[in-house]
Amino acid sequence: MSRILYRGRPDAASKPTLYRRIRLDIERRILTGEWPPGHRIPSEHQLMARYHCARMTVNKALSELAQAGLIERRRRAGTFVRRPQHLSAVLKIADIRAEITALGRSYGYQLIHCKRRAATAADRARLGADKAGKVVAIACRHSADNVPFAVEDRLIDLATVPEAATADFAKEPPGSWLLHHVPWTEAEHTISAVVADDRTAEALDIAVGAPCLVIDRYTWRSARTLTAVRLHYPGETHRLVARFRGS
Amino acid sequence: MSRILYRGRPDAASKPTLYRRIRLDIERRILTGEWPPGHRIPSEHQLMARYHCARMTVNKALSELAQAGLIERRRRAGTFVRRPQHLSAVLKIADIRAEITALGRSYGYQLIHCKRRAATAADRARLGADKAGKVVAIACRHSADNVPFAVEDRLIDLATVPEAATADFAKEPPGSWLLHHVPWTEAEHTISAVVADDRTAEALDIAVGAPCLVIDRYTWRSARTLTAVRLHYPGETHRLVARFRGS
DNA sequence: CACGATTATATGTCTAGACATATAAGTCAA
DNA sequence: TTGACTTATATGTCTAGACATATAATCGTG
Repeated sequence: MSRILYRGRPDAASKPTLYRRIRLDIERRILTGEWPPGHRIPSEHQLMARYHCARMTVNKALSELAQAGLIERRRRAGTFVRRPQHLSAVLKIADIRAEITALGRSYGYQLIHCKRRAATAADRARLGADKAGKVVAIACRHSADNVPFAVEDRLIDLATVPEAATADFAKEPPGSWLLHHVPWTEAEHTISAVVADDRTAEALDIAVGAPCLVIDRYTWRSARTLTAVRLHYPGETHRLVARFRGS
Repeated sequence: MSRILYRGRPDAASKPTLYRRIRLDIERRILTGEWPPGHRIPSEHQLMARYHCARMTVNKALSELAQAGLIERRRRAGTFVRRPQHLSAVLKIADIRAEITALGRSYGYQLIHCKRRAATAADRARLGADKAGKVVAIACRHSADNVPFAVEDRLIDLATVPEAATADFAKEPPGSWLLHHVPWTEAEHTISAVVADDRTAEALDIAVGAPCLVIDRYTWRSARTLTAVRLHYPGETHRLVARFRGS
């Protein structure tokens, strides 16, 4: 058998599975505009005739396309190409340490302060907590190749994350610690722009009045806030990039 | 029949399908931490015994969880809980008109200028085009309840979007027009922060030196750039919000 | 012990059926 | 014409099998 000739690039030799070929074929027609938004896709019975296969096979292809949001399926009515998503971007924001090391730069971390205290009214408002309780308040700085990269101002609710009381945030940045120790179910990012005040300017080593990108991130598990964090990035050098697939 | 009593809330009456119940059950165990990252999930055979169903049924549940990134499946080895995703956010950015009307505010649009011209060297660099060709350059302003919301500075490549030559951008904002007339396959957003220069400050009716959020968006179809747009938002009043599900 | 061959196992794909269910379209009566 | 009822149809879910395939584990050999 000559199959061994293809060692090392087996994928190039073996064609994709049938359901995958069906999926890619339909995907291609949609992306090239051959089947525009609103177009009715052949029914499962028509497709099983076209591809000479069982209904479950075309069903699997169509189910995946529906889950991916490319098509819409309605009983009795049929399957239709969805109109282009009102831009839906996938922003991949790893924790900052991972972000910096992924860029091949050396990661630096300085803890500015870390206090355990009873939640103030402002803390409760920020965490959306209704009862009194304890929190950990952290300020720290991340740097890449010894240049300030971002300053972080974080609050962790000890009622929902009691393990945070014993974590050593002098050694490990709180974002990385949380990501690896605490499961979360929901999060929210808010991105805005401000000009640097003097504390931020000093920590980031930029001029007072220079633009900063601000990311506020709230993380929940089952409707209970785990942590609230505000990150300041120097706006002229830092960029948030999101690349994504249509449509 | 008493079924009519449930009219209006039929979903509360009918329990989810079996594969969905299996999926939700496993999802719950993962999210609550009962099955932590790295935990090996029972094999399909064990699950079909537990839920008294065919293998295809548990396979459908597990396939969806794998597609959603919650679990990882390896042949012969088994199925494992993935460690929490390095945050993956879904930023929903509709076109600005849709964004404003979705907020229940009145949308206003002013075309500042719209020129059809041969691409300059700067235009070609911005579009990543290697050949000379024509472009449409547009500047316009979006407002919500008669308050400036964003200024837009856009370039459309007429070589890839020839229809843009005849569109009337005095009536319809170019973002909306493109979204509804031109299919795209890939896009990229870059978010940064700057301080307002005098032209931007005047258009947004803010002070020179005030912070602005800048979004650069490039849109492609099959590696050919369709359009490049830069949006300036007033940074103190505008926020980009992304809410998403873990993990 | 190291390394190559074999085997067992869990997932991956696929089939040819079945019944369920939502709903567009057609039918018929008030 | 309108509203209520019926019907046809496309999708939704499920079964009990089948063979394919990647690979962890085992076994055998030098």
